[in-house]
Amino acid sequence: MKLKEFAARIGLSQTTVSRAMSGYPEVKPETRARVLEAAERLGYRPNISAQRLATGRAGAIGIVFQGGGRFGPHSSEFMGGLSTRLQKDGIDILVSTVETEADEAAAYRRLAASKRVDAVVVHTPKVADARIALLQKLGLPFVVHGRSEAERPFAFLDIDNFGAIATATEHLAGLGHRRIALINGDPANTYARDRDLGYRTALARRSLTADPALTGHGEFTDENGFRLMQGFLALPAPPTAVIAGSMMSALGAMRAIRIAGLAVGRDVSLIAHDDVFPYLSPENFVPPVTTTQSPIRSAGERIGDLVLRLLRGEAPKALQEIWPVDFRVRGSTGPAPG
Amino acid sequence: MKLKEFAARIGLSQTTVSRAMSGYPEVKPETRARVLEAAERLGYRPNISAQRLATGRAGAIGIVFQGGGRFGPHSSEFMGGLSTRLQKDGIDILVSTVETEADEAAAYRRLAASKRVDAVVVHTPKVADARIALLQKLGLPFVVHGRSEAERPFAFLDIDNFGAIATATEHLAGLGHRRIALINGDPANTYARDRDLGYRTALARRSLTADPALTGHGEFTDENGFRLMQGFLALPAPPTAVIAGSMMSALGAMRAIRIAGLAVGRDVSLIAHDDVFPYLSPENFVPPVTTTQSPIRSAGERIGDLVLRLLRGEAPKALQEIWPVDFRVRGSTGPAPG
DNA sequence: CTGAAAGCGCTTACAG
DNA sequence: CTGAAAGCGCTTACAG
Repeated sequence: MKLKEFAARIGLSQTTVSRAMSGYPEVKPETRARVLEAAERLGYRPNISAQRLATGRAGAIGIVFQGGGRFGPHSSEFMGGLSTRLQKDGIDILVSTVETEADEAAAYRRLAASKRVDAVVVHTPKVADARIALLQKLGLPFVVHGRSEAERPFAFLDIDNFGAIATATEHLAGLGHRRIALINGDPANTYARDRDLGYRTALARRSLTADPALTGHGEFTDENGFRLMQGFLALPAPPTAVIAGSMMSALGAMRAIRIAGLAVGRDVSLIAHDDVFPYLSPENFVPPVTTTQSPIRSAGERIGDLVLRLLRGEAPKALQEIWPVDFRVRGSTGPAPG
Repeated sequence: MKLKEFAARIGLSQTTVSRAMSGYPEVKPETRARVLEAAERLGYRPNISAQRLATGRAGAIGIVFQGGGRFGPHSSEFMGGLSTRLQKDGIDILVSTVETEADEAAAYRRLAASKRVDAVVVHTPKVADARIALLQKLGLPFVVHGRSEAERPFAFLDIDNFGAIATATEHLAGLGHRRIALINGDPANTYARDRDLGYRTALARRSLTADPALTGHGEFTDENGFRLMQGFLALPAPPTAVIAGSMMSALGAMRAIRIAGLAVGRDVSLIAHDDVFPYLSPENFVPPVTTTQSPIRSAGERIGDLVLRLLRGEAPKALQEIWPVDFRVRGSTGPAPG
């Protein structure tokens, strides 16, 4: 059913019906109630495409994933939160996948030119990220999940990666560990750079030197965790503690430790950063894993908020948040061995 | 830039420009080339909302996830495949999350009434699934990932869950195992019912009786795998083999086996169904895990194909596929002990 | 508080 | 092969 027919059916003009349904203030309360009741009863729903054309708003935001690789467990949790939040305001999420960085830039140009979305969410930013300048140039509003360095201020939400890893490192140093390994992500990404800085800063505070052989980089997969940890343990002076970038890499690292005939929490202490996956909980590991943790789902929800506020006209500068990270000590960490 | 301005700029009518850009056959090749070149050069892109209103097509398909729980690693991989495929045809994916079954039904009604999507993808169907009848009633085209029982034929893609678990069970029985446990999903879901049937059928073929105490149900999380396996091992007559429904539950099950002081592949054989997660590979486990495997990402891509064909008018009946499942023997399975 | 009518930016049946 | 014009189903400035 269309507006014209619906309006005729209930004896009102299209104008009044439209205003009543969109929640405009100038409609008499009884009229609005009558319209809403009738819409429900007769099953009238405005055509989204027509609404969008008339208002110039897309009613959707975009998010681009590069390669299949990036659409992993972190993305799912994040999307769950983002989607839950935006749903409440009737905003759709439009998911695109691309292969390369150039494809991603092209995707933003396309989204902007075709007015397909009102804003985009950018994730996994690099320290110097071309996407930010591009979006600012295109005039396509955006919120970044993570931080980056840019000329002009932009909206973002990030967790305190520096603080999280600094805390973990200091905790291990406090337990007497002097050789602490770090399984980190691609150092071009801001989060990995921040974690590295937190690690080095904490070591320095404790007068420990950072051995480059004790830092490994790569995607947070089980396999990388395993390989990197095996490498660390094969060193002439292996570490007595390791900080894993995610629960996935922790899984692999724990396996490597066990295969080497060592016990987690006794011979080698382990701390993992946990984004809080409902299907993989650090408490259920044996031993339970000490973590720095920050639910990525909540970050998704909050970024939904930030997007909505951005679209309502708030200045990007006012939409910047950094979340502290929880630290939970469990059985996987203990005093440095003899 | 709008069509009117763009058309004027290159000295053609809006009609011709529109036809040239949409690939209609009646435009002279040189004209089309000229239009496309100019669009590229001047940065003209048709406004999506206007196109949609004029054609009556949404240019998007919908997918609904119930609760955060269902948006796990399987969903991510599936979405990666689906999105990659639909992207090629310029079809957007609209993701919604809802809490309850009733909310999901409401979401479909909303999507249908507002013409927000041209079709939807339904996943994790139950044996008797109300969503199918609802979508057929609403006239909203859909493709199901999985199978279900319904009056009228519908488009679907499923893997051979029956065959996969029957093969795994027979393999274990062939190795002399007589007490084989199964970690399965919610039995209301078709895939879990099919796996259960495959398990029972294989046991019967080998003249083994199915002990209800050896079947467990629940979400495929690490934790559930752990708890269920611990329960099995605490039985008066514990199993010597287990089939885990996913790599996540296999993780937990393996831990429970180890904690009990038993060795995977020697004291207890383990087979996992693997949906092929890039960050968690069965070959990297210790011992490497024997699997029935079927990439859920490929299923996502293929379902994208089916959706496009459905929208082109092919009959749902012609769009039904069941994929065989690979079986890979690795170190986690061995002869039944003593 | 309500309505008649223009306009959003495309597509496409019809005419040539 | 190309074009003038109606129409897609809404919103909203303007008038009352």
